[in-house]
Amino acid sequence: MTLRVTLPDGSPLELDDGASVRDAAAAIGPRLAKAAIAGRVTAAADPDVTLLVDASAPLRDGDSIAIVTLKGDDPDAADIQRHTASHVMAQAIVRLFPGARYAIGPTIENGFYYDLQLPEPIAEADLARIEKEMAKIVSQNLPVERYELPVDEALAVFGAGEPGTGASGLPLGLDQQFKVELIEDLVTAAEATGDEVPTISVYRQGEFVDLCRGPHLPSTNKLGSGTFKLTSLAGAYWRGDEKNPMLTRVYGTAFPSKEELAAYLEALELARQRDHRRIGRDLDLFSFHEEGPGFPFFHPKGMRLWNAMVDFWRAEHVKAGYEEISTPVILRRELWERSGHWDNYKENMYFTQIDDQPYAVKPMNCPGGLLIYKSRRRSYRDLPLRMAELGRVHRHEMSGVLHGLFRVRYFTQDDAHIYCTPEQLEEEVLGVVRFMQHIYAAFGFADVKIELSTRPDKSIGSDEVWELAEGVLARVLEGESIDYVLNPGDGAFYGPKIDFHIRDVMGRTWQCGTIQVDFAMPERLDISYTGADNEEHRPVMIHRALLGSIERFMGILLEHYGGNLPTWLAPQQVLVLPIADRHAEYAASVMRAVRAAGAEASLTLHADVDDRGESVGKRIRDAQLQKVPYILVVGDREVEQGAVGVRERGEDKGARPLAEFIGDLVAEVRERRLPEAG
RNA sequence: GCCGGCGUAGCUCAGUUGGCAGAGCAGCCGCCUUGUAAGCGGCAGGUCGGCGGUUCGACCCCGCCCGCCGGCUCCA
Repeated sequence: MTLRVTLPDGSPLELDDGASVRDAAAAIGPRLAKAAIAGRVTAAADPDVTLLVDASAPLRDGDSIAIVTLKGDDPDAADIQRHTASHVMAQAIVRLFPGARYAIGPTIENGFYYDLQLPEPIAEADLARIEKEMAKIVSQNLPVERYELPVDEALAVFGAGEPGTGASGLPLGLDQQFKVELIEDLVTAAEATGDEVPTISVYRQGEFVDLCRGPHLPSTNKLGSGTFKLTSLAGAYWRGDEKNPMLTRVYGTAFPSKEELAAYLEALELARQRDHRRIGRDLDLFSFHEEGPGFPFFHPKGMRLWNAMVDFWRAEHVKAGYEEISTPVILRRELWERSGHWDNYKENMYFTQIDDQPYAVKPMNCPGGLLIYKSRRRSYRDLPLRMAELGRVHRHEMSGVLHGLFRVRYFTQDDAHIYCTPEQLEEEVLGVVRFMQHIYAAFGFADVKIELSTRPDKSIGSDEVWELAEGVLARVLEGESIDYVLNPGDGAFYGPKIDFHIRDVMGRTWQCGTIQVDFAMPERLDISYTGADNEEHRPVMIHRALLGSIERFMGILLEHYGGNLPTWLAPQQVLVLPIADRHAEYAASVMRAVRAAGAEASLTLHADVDDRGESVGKRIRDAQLQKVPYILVVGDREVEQGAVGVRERGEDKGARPLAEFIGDLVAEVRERRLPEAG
C-alpha cells in the first residue's frame, strides 16, 4: 500500500502506508530528515485547514505537506522550539525542586514562560542552575513522545492517586492538580458545546509528562545549546485571576540559532538604552519624586518638547474645526454621581472636601465639557459642535502598575467632545478617523492598528442605543476599508469605541487614540438642542482623544526616536560652539540670527551657545549626548566667511554660509520633516 | 493591590563575614584658548531610602513602612 502527498512546490511524493512527516522528509533527502522537526499538513478533505504536527505524525493519502525545520526563518519552527524549551525548563525545575507543580507554559513573542507552584521561593540567582539542568536534559537527548489518552487515563496520570505505570507506559499519580483542572475544563467545554469528549494529548520526555496540544521538537537535543536563556521571574495568578493563588512565572527566550539569540539579547540591551525614563533624565526633560509617585515633573526642556507637540496639535485642531475649552480639575461629587462615574469608576477616582461638601478630582473631562454645552441654549445650527480640551485628569492606578510616563496617576488627555445630531454622527466619526491618521503620520507613525470594542458588562444605556452606536463605528471602518480587530466587551461604560494602536520602530504597539460614541451621557446630564422644527432634541456625543495622553505619547516618541527627535520637536535644536574665546561674539550673533529667523517665521527655534572653557571635542561630545540635531562649530574660517561648520546628527557636513543653513533649518522645522527613527 | 528583586554622593557602581564610607562621571575653582565624541590640576559632595528593634557598637542582623525595577491584574 502506498499513499501520495503533495509537496509545497506542487510535486507529488509516494510513500509507504503509515509514513510520517519524518519519512516524507527522508524520502526527499537524509539532510532534511535530520533537520525536520515538524510538518504543516493540509488534508485533501479539509483544504482550508492547515495543521502543524509532530515529525512523527502519520500522513494520509492526499495530504499537502511542508517540512518545518529550524534552519531558515520559519516562524512555526521558532514557536515549536520555544514550546519545547518551556517543557524542558519545567522538567529541569521539577528535578531541582521536587514537588513543584506546573500549570501552563505557552510560547510568547521571542520566548516562552512557565507558571509553576514551587515548594520554596526561588530567586533570579537560581535561573543559572535551572539553565544548567536544562542543558543536561538537552544533552541527554530524550525523545519527545506524543500520547493520546482517554480522559480517565489522563486523569490517572496527573491525579493524586497511587504512583505506578499505566497501560500506556506513562507514570501514574503525578499529583499535578493544575493539569487535572485543565483536563476537567476540556471535558466541561466539550460537554457544553455538545461535542464528543476529546482524547487528551500528552507529551513525554524522560520522566517528565505534560498535558499539551503540541507539536514539539522530536527530541530534547534539537533545542540546541546557546539557543535559550532564562530571563526573569515574576508572579502570575493562576488563570490570570487575582482571586486565585499566585504562581511563579519563569520567563525565557529561545531562538533556532545561537546568532539569533545573541542578536535578540543585543536588541534588548538597545531597548534598555532607549528607555524613555533614562532619556528623560539624561536629556533633563522630566523627573519623578518620592513625594509624588506616578506624578511626573516636567523640566524646562521637557516643556519645550511638550509645547512643540501641543502647538502643532492646536494648529491642526483649528484647521479641523474645533474650538478649545478648559474645565476645572475638581468638581462636586454630585456631578460624578449623575454622570455615572461614581457607580462605574469610583475605585479609580480621588475625592476631597471643600467647605464640608464632597468633591471629586476629575478622572475624565466629559462631565465638565457637558456643563459648558449646557451653559446656553443650543440650536441645530450650532451642530456639529467640536470642543477640544487638553484636560489634566487624575486616576488612582494601582501602585504596581506605575511606569515612567507610560503609566501615571495624572495625565493630560488631548480630549475632544463632538456634539452632533444622530444624522451627523457617521460623518463626524469618519472625520475623526481621518484626522487621527493624519496626526500620527506627522509624528512619524504610519503603521496604525485599529480595534473596535463593544459593550462591557458594567455599562449604562439601552440595548438599542448600543447596537446603533456599534453599527455606526463598524460602518465607518468598513467604508474606509480599514482592517480592524473586534474586541467584544471592551468598550467604555457609556459607549462602544474604536481604539488606535500605533506601531513604533521596535515593533511594539501602543494604544493612543480612541473614539467613543455616547448616547447615554447626553441623556444623563440632560442636554438638548432646538431643531428646525422648534422642538428640543437630544444630541449624540463623541468622545475622542488622538494622542491619548500627552505624557505617554511623549514617552513613545522618545523611545521611537531613541531621543533623536525630529528637529521640529527637539528641545534643543541648534548649539553653537565657538572654538576659542575670540569667536564668542560671532557665536552669539549666530545664535541670535537663528532665533530671529525663528521669530520671523513664527516658529520657536531653540538655539544656544556653549562657550564653556572645555575642549571642542568635549563640547561636541556633550552636545551629541544631548541629541542636539545641529551643532555649529565656529572658528576663524567661519568668522571670516560668515559661515558655520555644520555637524548634523553626528555627521560633519562641513562649512556652509550661515544664511543658507538658517533657510534650510526654517524649512525643515516648518515642514516638520521627520528623520529616520531608530 | 499581589508575586519576585532592588534601594550607598546628582548619575553609574565598589565596599564593610557588625568597628570612623570609596571610585569614575557630573558639579564648583584654577590653568589651558582649543578645529569635530572625554585637556590638566584641585575642591566640595553621603542622617548608606525612612522609622523601630537587637548589640558596647548597625550601612551591614531583625521587623514595619516608603520608593523603584520586572511581572500579574488593570489601563490613556
